[in-house]
Amino acid sequence: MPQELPKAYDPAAIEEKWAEYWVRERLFDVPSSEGASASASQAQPGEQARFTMLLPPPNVTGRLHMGHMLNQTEMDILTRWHRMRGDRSLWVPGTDHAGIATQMMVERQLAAEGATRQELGRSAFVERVWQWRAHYGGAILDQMKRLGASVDWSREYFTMDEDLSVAVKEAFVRLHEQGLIYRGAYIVNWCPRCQTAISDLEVVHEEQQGKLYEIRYAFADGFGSITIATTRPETMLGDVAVAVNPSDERYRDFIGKMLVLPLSAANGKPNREIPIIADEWANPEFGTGAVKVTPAHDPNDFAIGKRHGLPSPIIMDETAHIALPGSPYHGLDRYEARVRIVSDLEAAGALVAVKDHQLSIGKCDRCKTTVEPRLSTQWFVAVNKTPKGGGNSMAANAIEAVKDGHIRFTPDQYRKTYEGWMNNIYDWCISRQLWWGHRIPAWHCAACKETTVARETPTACAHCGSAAIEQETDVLDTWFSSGLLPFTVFGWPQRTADLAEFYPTQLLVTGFDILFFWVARMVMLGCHFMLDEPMADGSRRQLKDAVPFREVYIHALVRDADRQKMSKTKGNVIDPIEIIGRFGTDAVRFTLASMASPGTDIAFSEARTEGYRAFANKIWNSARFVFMQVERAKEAGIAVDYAQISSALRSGAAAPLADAPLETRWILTRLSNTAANVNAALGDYRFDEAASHIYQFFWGELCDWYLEIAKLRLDFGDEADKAATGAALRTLLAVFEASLRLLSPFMPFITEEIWHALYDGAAPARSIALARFPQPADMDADGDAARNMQTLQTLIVEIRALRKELGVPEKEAAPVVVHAPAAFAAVVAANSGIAERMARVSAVSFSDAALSGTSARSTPQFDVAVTYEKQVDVPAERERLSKEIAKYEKGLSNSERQLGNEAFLAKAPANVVEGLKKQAAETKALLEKARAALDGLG
RNA sequence: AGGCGCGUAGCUCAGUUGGUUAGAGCGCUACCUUGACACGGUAGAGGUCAGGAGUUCGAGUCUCCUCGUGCCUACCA
Repeated sequence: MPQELPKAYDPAAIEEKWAEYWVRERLFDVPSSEGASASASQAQPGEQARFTMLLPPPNVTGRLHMGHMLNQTEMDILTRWHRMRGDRSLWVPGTDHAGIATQMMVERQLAAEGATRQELGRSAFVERVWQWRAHYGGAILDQMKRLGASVDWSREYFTMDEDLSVAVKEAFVRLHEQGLIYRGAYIVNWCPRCQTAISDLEVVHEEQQGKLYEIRYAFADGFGSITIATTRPETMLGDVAVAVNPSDERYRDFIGKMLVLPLSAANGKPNREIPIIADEWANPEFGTGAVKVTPAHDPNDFAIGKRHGLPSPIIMDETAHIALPGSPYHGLDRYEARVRIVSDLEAAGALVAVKDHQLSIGKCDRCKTTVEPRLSTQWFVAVNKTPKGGGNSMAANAIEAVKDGHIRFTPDQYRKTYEGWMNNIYDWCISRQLWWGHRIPAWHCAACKETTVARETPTACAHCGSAAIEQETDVLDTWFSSGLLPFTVFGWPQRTADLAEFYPTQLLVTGFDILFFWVARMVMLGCHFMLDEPMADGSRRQLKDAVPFREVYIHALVRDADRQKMSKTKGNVIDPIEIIGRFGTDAVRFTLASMASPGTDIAFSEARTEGYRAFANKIWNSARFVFMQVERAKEAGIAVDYAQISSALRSGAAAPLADAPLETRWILTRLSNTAANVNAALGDYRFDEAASHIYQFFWGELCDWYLEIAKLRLDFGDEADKAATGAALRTLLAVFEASLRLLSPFMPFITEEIWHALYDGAAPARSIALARFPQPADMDADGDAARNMQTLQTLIVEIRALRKELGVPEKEAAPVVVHAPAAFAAVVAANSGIAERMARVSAVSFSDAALSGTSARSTPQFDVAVTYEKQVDVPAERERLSKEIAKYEKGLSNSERQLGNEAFLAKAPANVVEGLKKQAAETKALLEKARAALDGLG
């Protein structure tokens, strides 16, 4: 006997229970085939499809936001769907150590205690971060459990885990050996607050209203001057030249002359002298056409400096304060220095003009501090360089992998974005001046100044043998380690069974915001390293199998209901856990799925979520109805064989489908079609379509029609036909159970609860998530029956509408007359009980003559009239008919115009012409009837 | 400065290769305490598909332009 469900659906009462159950029972773990005997692990070699996916690792510092929830809902739907289809489905979770973010978090904590990391020292600080992580680092994964994410928790990783750290070291050393990692002094984006270099991607650009300062530099010979233009006058302290375009007539004669650099006097020495040089970079159109050159603080100037062999004096320290001992500006912050320098220039009469100027400035993505381009020694990955041992550059492989279709993007437009970026990629600065992260495995020698890169901590310099070596203090960019995850999570550099089985992963689901940060880097690193790993059968790996994933699904941004980007400063952040608390996880999941149309941002709406909570409630109550029928059956002595439930989806020899009632044949057909539609939609990542098909089927067909008609069949009275009742109950249970399975990937909690209740402890699996996902072939379909049923539904709807028009009281049954072709008349006659119940009909009779008038309605398939005396509302009826006539006239004239067009008849496909002819004839008939009805009103 | 999207019912969005009278959910209106469900049922109202031009027998769908809007990329001092 199925359990009795509480009256109202209460998600809080069931969701936590199942979330814990799934984790506790380890239902979604996929054991490694490592060590398993070949015959056991490969009982059906190659037959079981695999579905492998990595969770984009959230930051350890993170809290779950709507973006995560969308991302994880989509991944979970897909994983559950694949799992239920019988695929070996592995979804690997983990967290990212998030270098800068985590370090900031712990520094803030220290600051609250009045301490700094410098006071603590490096190793104590790192220890402290580990403690922090142990305390707070699991928060986001705990929240994830609440979503029902069906990940393999036994494989949970952290990017700083020992084995992953070994892999990161290995990757670094190999790239270095291949000549693809180098160290050098270049201009990098420097964050003066974080005090570390950051990559180009970590700089966000902002348009700002600034000033363009025009400053006069006098010639050293005392005769004349040149005026330069700059947005950053404070950097003039580091000027080493002024550049003009060689083709610029105005300045051609000045090239080679020396200038006196104002304000550069220090320590009693006079102002420095700098040359005027010719360089194509100088744009005659911009400013004054003369540009000052500050190689240590501007990337373009750095390039000019290189071209002309100029020195690169650094004039600011790591915190963007002027660092020129002896200079009056020494120690000033860059902005204070600007104010002072501008006023001093003005006082000296060197400030020619200050103009408004729109400029875009780079800010640190993490802390929004204005980035300072800074010359410093950093480590880089040479992405466009051919490795020493031969082969393609990383970027070339990554471009080819996508171009050749080994990686497919959905939506496809992101392929272009990816290609555009990859084709213009620069070397990647991977060193960070942080303490939290993977420390670079390089040791600098105090004796010979050389650097030793090694897997194991060396005791002596590899170049001179000196023991005076010290490890590089920099750590690696967090994205360097996360870029390796698709293979390191499976044990690389070891050649494990997991790596052989699960690499490449099938799919990556992520947001476009980390397309370059992460997706592109995974492709580069994956292709690069995995090309060197042989296939499981020992053969050489090709690019198509070296890619980290075969498909990338990029989802949209979740915005608030007003389409605003959620942000803490705006205060419009929606907390998924709070929303879940109010509506239930299933409802929120379904909302996100139903709004997840590729390429379109999601304006998350609570109203919509309310609607899907109502849907969950509908599901819940339909279950209560079904269970109630089982209860009644039991009391009537009709047994239900739970082991045989799904067999009722197909006709057997004992019960041919042709003998089944119309609604049974119809609902099985609809279920089959819905299964086909949902499978197809999920295959195309159309979560919205899949959700909509399910919603429409469950509510609009199963609940609104099938359950209502079932009430008619489930007669447990003494006189009832027990066999027919039993059959009806079996079909009801079968269809309902299959519908739960169809819903399960979308609403795992409520379906799990009801499914177990339905089987009352005798469920055929430990979870509905391990049951089979409905396939179209699982149930018999009968197209003719479905069409007949649909016409019957139309008949019922027309009768209901007529009843309203005629003012038949809700409770009162009325007789109807039907005029229809014999075939459909027979269907109506055979199923008059359905019409009687669904449309409150007292009796159905048939007429050979067409029906029209105010109490009749016509469709192309039938006419129907309700026999009722009451006066109709003549004006209202006239209005309705007039509208209808206008619609038909418009439609008919359109059709006739087209049918009169010879070009149309000649060029349009036959089925279209035929369809239009049929439609025109039908419309004409309906128009005549409507006109007759209007005339009948008088 | 380049590149990519978007603009369809009051709101949020579908609308696959151009083909018959453009759909859904929510909201709205009227009626209904029918023994699963008022988080419900039934019936309805609501759209010149941003605007303009073009291609075509036929355009929400393809092309161009305009307007509005969002995003990404870029070293112009």
